[in-house]
Amino acid sequence: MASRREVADLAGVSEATVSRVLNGVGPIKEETRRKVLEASEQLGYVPSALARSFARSKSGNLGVVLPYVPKAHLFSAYLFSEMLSGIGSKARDNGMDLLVMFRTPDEAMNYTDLFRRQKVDACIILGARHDHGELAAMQQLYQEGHPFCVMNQHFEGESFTEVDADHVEGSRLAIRHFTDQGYRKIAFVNGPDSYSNSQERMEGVRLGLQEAGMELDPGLLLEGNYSRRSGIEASAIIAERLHEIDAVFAANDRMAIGVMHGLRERGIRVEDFPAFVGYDDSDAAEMAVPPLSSVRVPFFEMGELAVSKLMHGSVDGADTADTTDEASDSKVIRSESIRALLPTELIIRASSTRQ
Amino acid sequence: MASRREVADLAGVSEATVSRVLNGVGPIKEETRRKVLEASEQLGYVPSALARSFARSKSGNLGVVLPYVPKAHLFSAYLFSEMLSGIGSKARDNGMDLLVMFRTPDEAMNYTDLFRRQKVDACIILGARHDHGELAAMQQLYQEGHPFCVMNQHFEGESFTEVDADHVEGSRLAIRHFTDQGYRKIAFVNGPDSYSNSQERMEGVRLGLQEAGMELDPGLLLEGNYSRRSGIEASAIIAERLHEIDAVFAANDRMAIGVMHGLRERGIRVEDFPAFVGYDDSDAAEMAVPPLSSVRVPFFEMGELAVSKLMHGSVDGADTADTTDEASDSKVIRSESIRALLPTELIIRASSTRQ
DNA sequence: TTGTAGGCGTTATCAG
DNA sequence: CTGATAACGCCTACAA
Repeated sequence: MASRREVADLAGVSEATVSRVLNGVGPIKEETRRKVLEASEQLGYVPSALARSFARSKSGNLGVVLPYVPKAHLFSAYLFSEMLSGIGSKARDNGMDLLVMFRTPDEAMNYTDLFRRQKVDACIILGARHDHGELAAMQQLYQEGHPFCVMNQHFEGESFTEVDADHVEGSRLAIRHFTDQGYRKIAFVNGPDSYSNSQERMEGVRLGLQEAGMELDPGLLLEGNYSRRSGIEASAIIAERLHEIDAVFAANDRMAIGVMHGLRERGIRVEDFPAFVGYDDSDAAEMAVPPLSSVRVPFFEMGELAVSKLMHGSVDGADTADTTDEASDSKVIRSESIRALLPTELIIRASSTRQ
Repeated sequence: MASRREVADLAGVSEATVSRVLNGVGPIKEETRRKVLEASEQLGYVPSALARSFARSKSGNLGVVLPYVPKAHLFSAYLFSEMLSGIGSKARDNGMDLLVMFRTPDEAMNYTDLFRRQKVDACIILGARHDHGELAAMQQLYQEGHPFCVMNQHFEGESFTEVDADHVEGSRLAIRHFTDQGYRKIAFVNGPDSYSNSQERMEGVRLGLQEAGMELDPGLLLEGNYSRRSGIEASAIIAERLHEIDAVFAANDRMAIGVMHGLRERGIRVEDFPAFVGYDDSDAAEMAVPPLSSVRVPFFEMGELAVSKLMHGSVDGADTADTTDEASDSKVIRSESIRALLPTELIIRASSTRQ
């Protein structure tokens, strides 16, 4: 592994010039530039990102906090792999690397240390929920002025940078889809209240019903925890009151599928199923039987957008020249504000239409 | 943010001593130790991981290469999220951080530069396949002596460190499960040959059939690409020859579910389905209708094992004291060799048993 | 047991 | 336009 010294010698210039050429800073005579590039190429010189980071005191890493999932399957891996892909794609455009870590189940996460130890320059937090420790950690981040972005969760009263999807609208669309078809008795299987997403879905459901001149029947409001199992549990009640239920809206696909499973296990035939709409439009939705209508959430784009918001003005400058930020404004409802909401969309499949 | 200088001053010692205490190296008088810890605590000093890395010329990062997946859905996100979780869990135990990057679809990956630029100290490669560029990149890694581990893919004739599951056995079990029930006409929907996993499954199928005194009917061997869609395509042929097919073994769950979907679309009723066994035991398997029997692969454990193999002897020494390596030997078939195979297991559900 | 000092490979400032 | 030359914050012999 050639050193910068050797490159400098071979090119007949100083080490500083080698640096300048390789970093593309400062004015440089074209010939010098060529000589350096040649020498560098010939010797196979590769600058140390470590030393560079140290000198600039910038790690070049974008931290990504993922929920603790192994073997739990509370959430669809689909969701996070999509968001992670979007983040990775955009991060690469900005010359940043992804440092991913899993939230520890018990011990509280200390996000600020990530910055203080200089492991990351910015960070994106996925799968957060509104509990005390999490909130405190973020408030500290905010106070110390570290750039971070929360995805898929809203903290009321805080000024955190957030990227989310319009779940109120998504849920409203789902309900409207039901009421437009004349369904009146609609059950709603929501997730825990500690996720703002759940609250927003609830709000959307209210809106949708209200538009049809209806109100939410408290008896048809069930709470699961986004797991398939909780959907199965909810199915007990739904099966029991099957005659008075037209349709079921679940806050995610896993629960919707869980409910369907539960009904099947109770010997209820597909023909007698209520109409179903799930949420997330994960791959499980199209694999379901019958194929599950679902509210599509642009997870990938949300990931991209989160990175964009963090990178605003603090790009690496390395290989970021041709970065066109198309995605960050066109489809965005509110992007300039601290909280960006991307649109959701109802995907209609067989589960919600009388065949 | 307090500097080490301040800590040293407050504790009345030299900076070197502060370092020693915080790193737990060298003999240190208990009182000094206490004083330093107190001062450090009081000032809220946090050492820079960046500077430390630089000084040691070790990044402390474990690179993880993931396949390019966004929106493709060729593979189950389940699989990678499990492996990633396992890797993350073990990496944390060893005080290493995860640097994840996505393989670029077009341009060839240059793995060695990752090391040369000192972004990672070791790396794990997921979703590799046997193509020229990939192989060449790994050979270079190997020649330069960089520690890396390939997961879920075998490169014949190379001495790469590999972690995989016993797919020959897994497939044999699936076939035996069929033949034990008296099924004779078995269709096999395999994946592309460029994945060693596909070849191993094929071998297992051959073995299983042979043990039952049978041979593979070339007409019942179909090739998909691990996507649900390819399963749907395969279903055309299976539907056509339904009367002469008892059972279907698919190389992954997605294809199995795809085949089932295809049959349904053609109006074939579940009662008339052949028996099904899938592979991976992803969450899709238990969500399928009917619930899909599947070969379970210990992805999480494979991730853990991969890290263990890389860490052998080169641990960080920081918070790695209580690391007990239980997982790395007990259930392992061959661990000391460069290629480790973890056992697979057949999970039987309704899809493969006559109700 | 502890202090001193050199070094790690870049970046960036300041002359020239 | 280019060459010296301080930082950067920590680790680690080597001395004491």
